[in-house]
Amino acid sequence: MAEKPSRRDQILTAAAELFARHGFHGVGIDDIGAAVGISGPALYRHFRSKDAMLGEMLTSISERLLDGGQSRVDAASDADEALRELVGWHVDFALDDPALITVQMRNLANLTDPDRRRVRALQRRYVEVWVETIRRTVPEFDEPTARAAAHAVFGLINSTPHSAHLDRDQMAALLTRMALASLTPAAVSS
Amino acid sequence: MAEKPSRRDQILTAAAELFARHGFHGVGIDDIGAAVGISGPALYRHFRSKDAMLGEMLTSISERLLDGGQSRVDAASDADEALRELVGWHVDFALDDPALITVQMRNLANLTDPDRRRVRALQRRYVEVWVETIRRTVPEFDEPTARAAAHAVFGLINSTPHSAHLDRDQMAALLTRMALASLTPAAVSS
DNA sequence: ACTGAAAGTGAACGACTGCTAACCTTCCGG
DNA sequence: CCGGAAGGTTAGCAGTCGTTCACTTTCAGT
Repeated sequence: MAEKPSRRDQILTAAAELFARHGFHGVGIDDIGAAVGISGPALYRHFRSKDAMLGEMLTSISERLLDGGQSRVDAASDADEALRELVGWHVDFALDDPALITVQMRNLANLTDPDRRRVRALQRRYVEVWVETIRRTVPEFDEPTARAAAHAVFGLINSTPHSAHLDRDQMAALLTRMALASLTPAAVSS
Repeated sequence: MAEKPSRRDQILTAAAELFARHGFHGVGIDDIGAAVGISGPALYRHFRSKDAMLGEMLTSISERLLDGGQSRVDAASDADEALRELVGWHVDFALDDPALITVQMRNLANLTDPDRRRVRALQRRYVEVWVETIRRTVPEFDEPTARAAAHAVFGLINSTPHSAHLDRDQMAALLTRMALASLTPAAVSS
């Protein structure tokens, strides 16, 4: 029995798709309405404002990312497994929700100040999970280097939306192997 | 004797910075003017429209990227060297012009149709240079896989603007090593 | 059957934005 | 010296966009 998605969720996923394709300011309230079969101002029965849609969207992505990452690391029995789990988790997320990943990468600047603070805090904690895991598997990285490496791996994995020519499994395998290889100690010592 | 940049170029670099930070639609014509010390409509003495600014900007980035990449590959004596040169070239570009790289990544959708076609064609040719080079160094990649790998490496290298906490040389070394490692055949064979 | 909340509609408003118009200043070549 | 191109200014127009308003439709619970 498939949970039928609430109208709120329909709107959110439609808006995510549009924001990913045209950018936040490139999408009108009427476009979003049209995408779910209602028109324009009806959206205000479900959201306080257009900004609130983006805010809720990015907050929930960041929470899901953090929670999933954290719990996979906690469940892992050693550092190498933790890193593999983390990579797999992020790869799955990026492949299953390319629109959300794209919006999160590109539209942080369009949030209101309070929303941005909230999202930034969540993202920082997610990065921190990565940084700690990376440093346990690659001890010669200092903290700033590990942080830069984490961002680089995000960039690698999040490239998915720009190259959808492989099928899901091949893409997942490719990205996972490339991500792990880029963090291999052998590659890292000059 | 430093070439003093023409007003056009001043405007273009200021606009690039603003577009990178706030997105194309998030920047007003008055903001761009203010950034170079003139105000608003004076820009129309130098550009036909706001769209034309973005168009010229992205076209010239794409041309520089393609020309530089192509000539480095041509000058290399074997495939491995070609790949190293390509990575170094892209890393340098991303580190020296983070705003331009950001705009190119995020604002393709905001171009007019003819401009987008032009830029897309240039980008495709640049990707093709990468694909050929990758396939010469990693023969077990078929063409779609090599293309996806190229995009992934772009994502990795272009992550620079999001993590500016390392100094230039360290960052260049890190990104170069990670990029090359991610394309190592050993990492790639399952 | 009736009521009231939930959800949707079209019209309209106010703010903003890209762009044009009309006008002024600077300054260099004959 | 002086005329005209190059570059700048402010005022304003037309269009768009987010939001609100007044009004209707849908429909579950008593």
